[in-house]
Amino acid sequence: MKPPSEKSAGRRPSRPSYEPLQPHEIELADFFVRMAGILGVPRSVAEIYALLYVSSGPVDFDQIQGRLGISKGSVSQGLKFLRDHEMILSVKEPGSRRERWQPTPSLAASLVALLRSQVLPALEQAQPGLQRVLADAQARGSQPEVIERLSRLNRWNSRALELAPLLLPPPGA
Amino acid sequence: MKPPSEKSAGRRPSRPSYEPLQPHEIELADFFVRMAGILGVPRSVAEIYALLYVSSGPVDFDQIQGRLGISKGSVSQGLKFLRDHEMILSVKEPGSRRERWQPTPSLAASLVALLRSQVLPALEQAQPGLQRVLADAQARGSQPEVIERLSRLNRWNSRALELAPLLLPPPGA
DNA sequence: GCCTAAGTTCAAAAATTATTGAAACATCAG
DNA sequence: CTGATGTTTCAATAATTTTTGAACTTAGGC
Repeated sequence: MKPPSEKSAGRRPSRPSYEPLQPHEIELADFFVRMAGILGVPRSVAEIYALLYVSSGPVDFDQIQGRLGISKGSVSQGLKFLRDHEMILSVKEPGSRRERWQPTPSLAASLVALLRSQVLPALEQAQPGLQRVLADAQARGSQPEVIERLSRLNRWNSRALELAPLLLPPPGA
Repeated sequence: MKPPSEKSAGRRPSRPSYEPLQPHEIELADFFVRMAGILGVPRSVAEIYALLYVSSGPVDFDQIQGRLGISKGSVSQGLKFLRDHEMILSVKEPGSRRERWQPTPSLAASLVALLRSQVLPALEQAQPGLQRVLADAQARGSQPEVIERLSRLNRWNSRALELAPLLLPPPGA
């Protein structure tokens, strides 16, 4: 038995009904959605980040769900993604189990981390394969032009892998 | 009338039957497919590029279709994409209408151009909106922290737009 | 100028990716 | 302990993106 709730008197409002995004918030969300799209990050994730970004204080799960009008599942998965990529931080208030979220201080750092997490694994796993492709081409006496291309690709790959750790240390900051 | 060709006698090989990709070619294609995936470029486009990249000479439409085992439509659209982003060049041979393709000399330049073409429009179209969002937040007296975030976002956006033309001149080289 | 090889277009089908929501799980306030 | 709150999981569905193929267009060789 849930209390009456909603406007006026009611005890605990079980579904407080949240305002949808305001025009200025939508504008920002659109921007993040577009940028995220370039990297293949889903809309809902970008929207969540945008909401945290324009909000004055930390925002909790239900507020996110309510204001964006998306499902619990999406909120949970979106927060997981943002957490995993260290783009948000949680602030726990004392007498509550509820978590409240806010963006990490540096969006730049977040973006670099995100890129790293996508590009690095590809570079790493490609390393041996690329070397093999080059060796192969040399062995079969391919055109010098092709050899040159493949060599360059290998050099880049190696350099990128060397440089990567400098861009941002892997887990800790 | 085409010469006999193909194994033994047969008349006109209307479909010459092309070899599927070799293991070393597949390896390279996988690499390109993965990298392209990060930027949301479809698999077939990455495969076409990879094929041109490992091939000794220019490759024609039918060879691409045959060796990759994809449809005419995909080849056409893929080549269009690569052409539009100046990632490939065509070499026309004299007595034939057929075009033959090869990668542009610099993969690096191609990548930069590709990125530009995705990011720049987003930055440009966002510019006025972002300014509005900031002005809005100031007008409504939002928390200094939020104002600060939005200001930084605006500054980045502007700087990126200023820097962009330096990275690579828009159309001509 | 024809006529056909070469390539493009685009609606429909297939493949992929994102979202939902109901059920399971975990945690902690009481 | 225990029960409700807060969150996660994941199979099913919805939305989006990619690919296909047949009809159409174009260009150039003859």
